[in-house]
Amino acid sequence: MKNDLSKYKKTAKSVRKNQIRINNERRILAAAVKIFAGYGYQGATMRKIAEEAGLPKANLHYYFQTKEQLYRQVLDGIFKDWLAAANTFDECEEPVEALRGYIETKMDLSRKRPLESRIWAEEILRGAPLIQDQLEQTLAAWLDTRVKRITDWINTGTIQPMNPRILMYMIWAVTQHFADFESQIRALNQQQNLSDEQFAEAKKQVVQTILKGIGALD
Amino acid sequence: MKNDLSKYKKTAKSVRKNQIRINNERRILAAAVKIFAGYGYQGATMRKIAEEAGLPKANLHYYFQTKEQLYRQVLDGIFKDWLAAANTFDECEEPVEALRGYIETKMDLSRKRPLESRIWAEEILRGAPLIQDQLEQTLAAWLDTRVKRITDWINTGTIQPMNPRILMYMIWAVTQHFADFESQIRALNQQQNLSDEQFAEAKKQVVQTILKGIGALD
DNA sequence: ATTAATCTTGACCGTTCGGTCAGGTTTATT
DNA sequence: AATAAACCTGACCGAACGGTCAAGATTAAT
Repeated sequence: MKNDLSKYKKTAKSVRKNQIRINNERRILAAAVKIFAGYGYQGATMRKIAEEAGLPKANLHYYFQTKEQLYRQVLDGIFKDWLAAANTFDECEEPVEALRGYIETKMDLSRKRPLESRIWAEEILRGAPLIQDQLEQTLAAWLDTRVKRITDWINTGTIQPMNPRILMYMIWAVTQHFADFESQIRALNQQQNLSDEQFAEAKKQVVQTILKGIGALD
Repeated sequence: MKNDLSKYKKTAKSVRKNQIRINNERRILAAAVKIFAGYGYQGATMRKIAEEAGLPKANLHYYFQTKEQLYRQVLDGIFKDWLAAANTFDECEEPVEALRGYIETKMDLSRKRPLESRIWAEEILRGAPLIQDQLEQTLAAWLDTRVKRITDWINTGTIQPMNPRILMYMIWAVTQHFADFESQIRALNQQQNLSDEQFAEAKKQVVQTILKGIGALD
C-alpha cells in the first residue's frame, strides 16, 4: 500500500510537472526543426530558435543543456518517424504491394514533413557525425531484414534478379528528393511548389517506373 | 602595328601576373571546395580554408573579397560541370543510348567529384539562396530542351507516355544520391565506401531499372 | 636603377556565437 | 502558512567569426 501510494503521488507529481515541461519542450523542438531545416546545424543559432519559440534564450538552455543536445533530440524524432514509416514494407506479402506501399508512404512522409527530411539529409551530407552509430546498427539491421525479404522474392522468381540494397538506395533517393530538392523543383516549375495533383502524378510515376523497372509489373 | 604590339605586351603581362594569381586562386578554390563540402557554408570558416590552402587568411581576402564571393565562384564552377555533363544527353538520337549515356555520365561525375555534388546539394537544401536565378533561367531552359526531346520520343512511340520532368527528377535524385548520401551508404556497407566493382554494379542496375521502368527496354 | 604595380601578412576590430549564473517568480508539497 | 522544488530570465563571458589595414616584400615595366 505504501508503495502504491508513493508511486501514485510521484506519478501525479511528474504528470503535472510534465505539463509545463512537456509543453515547453514541444515548443522548443518545433522551433528547432524549423530553424535547423532552414539554416543547417551551424547556421542555426540558439537566438533564432528562441525567437521562433517565443522564449528567452536562457530558457532553452534550461530544458536542453546545449545546442548539440537539442539537435540530437530533433534527429532522434526524425529517425523514429523514418523507421515507423517503414512498417508498411512488412505488412504486405506480395512484392508489388509491399514496395508500392513503402514508396508511397515514404513519399507522403517527405511531402508532409519536408523540414525533417532536409535536416536528415544535411546530417548525412556532413558525414553523419552524430548519428553514425544509429546508421551502423539500427538502420543496418533494418535494411538487412528487408534485403532478406527481397532476396526471397528473387529466389521464388517473383521479381527479377538484382541487388536489393541498390534497389533500396534508389527508393530512398527518389522519395526524399522531392522534399530535399524542393527549391530546385520549384524553380523548374514556374516558381510554384508542386500542387497536390502534380505530386500525386509524381508519386504514381515513381511507383510505376521502379516496379516496372525491377520486373514486378507486366 | 602599335595596336598589335601593345596588345602583345598587355597579354604577356597578364599572362605572367596571372601565373601567380591563377595559381593562388586555384589553390584557394580547391581548399574552399573541401571545406565547404565538409562543413557547409556556415560551418566553413575562412580560417579553415586558409589553413587547408596553406596561406594566411588575409591573403584569401586579397583574391576573394568576401566569403560569399568565394562561395559563389565555387558554385559557378560546379554549375558549369553540371551542365557540361549534360551534353551526353544530346549526342545520341535513340532514347536508350541518350538516357544511358546521361545517367552513366552523371553517376561517374558524382563518383569522381562527390565534394562538389554535396556543396550543390546543400545549397539547394538551404533553398538555393544564391543560385535561384541560375536555376530559374539557365537550368530551366536546359530542362525545357530535354523535355521536348523526351516528348518527341513519346509521341513517336519509342518510349511509353509519362511526365518527362518527373523522369529527369528521378534521374537526378538517384545519380546524386551515391555522392550526397555516401556516409549513409558507407554505414550500411560494413563501414566501407562502395568499391569500384560495387559502384559499377550500382550504375548498371540504375540504368537498367530506369530504362526498363519507362518501357525503353524489352 | 628607379618606379610602379602587385602580392603578402601579422595585428587588430566590431559583432555574434554558445553557454553561464545569480536572483527572482511560480508551482507543488507538507 | 511555510518550505521546497521547479521554472524563468536579464546580464554577462570568453571564444571565434568575417573582415580590415598599414607596412613590407616581391615582381614587372621603364
